Amino acid sequence: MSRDKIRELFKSRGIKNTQQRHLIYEFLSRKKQPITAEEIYMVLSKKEKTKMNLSTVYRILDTFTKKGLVQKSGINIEGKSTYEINHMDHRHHLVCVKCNKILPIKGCPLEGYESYLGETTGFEILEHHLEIKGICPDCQKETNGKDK
Amino acid sequence: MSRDKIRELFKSRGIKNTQQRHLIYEFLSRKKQPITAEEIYMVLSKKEKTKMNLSTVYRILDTFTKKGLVQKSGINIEGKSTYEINHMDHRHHLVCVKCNKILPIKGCPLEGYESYLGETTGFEILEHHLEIKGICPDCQKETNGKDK
DNA sequence: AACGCACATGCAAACTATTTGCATTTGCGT
DNA sequence: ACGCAAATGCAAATAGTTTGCATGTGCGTT
Repeated sequence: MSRDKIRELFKSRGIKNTQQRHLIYEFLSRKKQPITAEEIYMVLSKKEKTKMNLSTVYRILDTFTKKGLVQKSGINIEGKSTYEINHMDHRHHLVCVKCNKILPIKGCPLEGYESYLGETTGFEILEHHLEIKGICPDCQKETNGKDK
Repeated sequence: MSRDKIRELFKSRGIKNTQQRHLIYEFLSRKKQPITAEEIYMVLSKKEKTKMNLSTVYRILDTFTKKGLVQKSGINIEGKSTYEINHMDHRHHLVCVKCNKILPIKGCPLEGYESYLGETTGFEILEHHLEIKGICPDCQKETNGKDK
């Protein structure tokens, strides 16, 4: 996403275009996987010349979340929350329990199910989070090699 | 679940049957909803004559989890983790975003999908967590009454 | 292009959920 | 009933996240 596109996006949502926000948004929009606030902080505070504080990262993620640009992913890595760009296309992930690798999944297995659920329970269904855990092909190989 | 059944269960898993563990297990097995460690602590340390410390609750939940008796539910309430009995029948919940009411859902919409996913990704699928959010019938009424 | 103000950030300290070390207590096999 | 390994209580430590406050920066206005 170009510099100007991000500017525009921010403006349209009433978000002041600070260096830190810009960098974080740019970084997140390139990431295919949910990521922790700390990782964002580590990468950006080192790589860029812009100053960047961990509490600012949290505050920015919070702002973005409230404005609908970002979402908490529901995947927690070692007790830390993870965040991702709010892909307008609804998305789920497959997480490797060994190496924490995260694979986005195409398509949602719950389409249709939500309306059924709404009808049977009387709830107004708003959203859902699905997290699937498994062992990725790489780690399957490793385990076999070591244990057996 | 009877006193003796719990004893047996503990024994079969190599878990010493202390008063605190017994109370927590009994309490959890009656609960239909995931619950936080703090709630367990509050209820049991007041209601029962048995001493009960919050850190003990955490330790016991951890033990139970490792032994497969309990699971972290994936639903976080105000930043706190929740736990529930490991119903051998796989189960999901519908959470009301207004009042935090939790409704267990019958049946799993992902049966079958897991094996499909395993085949297409090469992952060995282990488990999944699904959390569905919505507004319960009661809160729907309230909102309508107040706002309109 | 410079000005000024509201809003963002940096920094350090506060908070809160959870964990841990250690002395004491308790369950359970003998 | 005895004794030991394991569990608990208590208090202090951790770790993720939030917050108060002084300073700095974006951006609309002049």
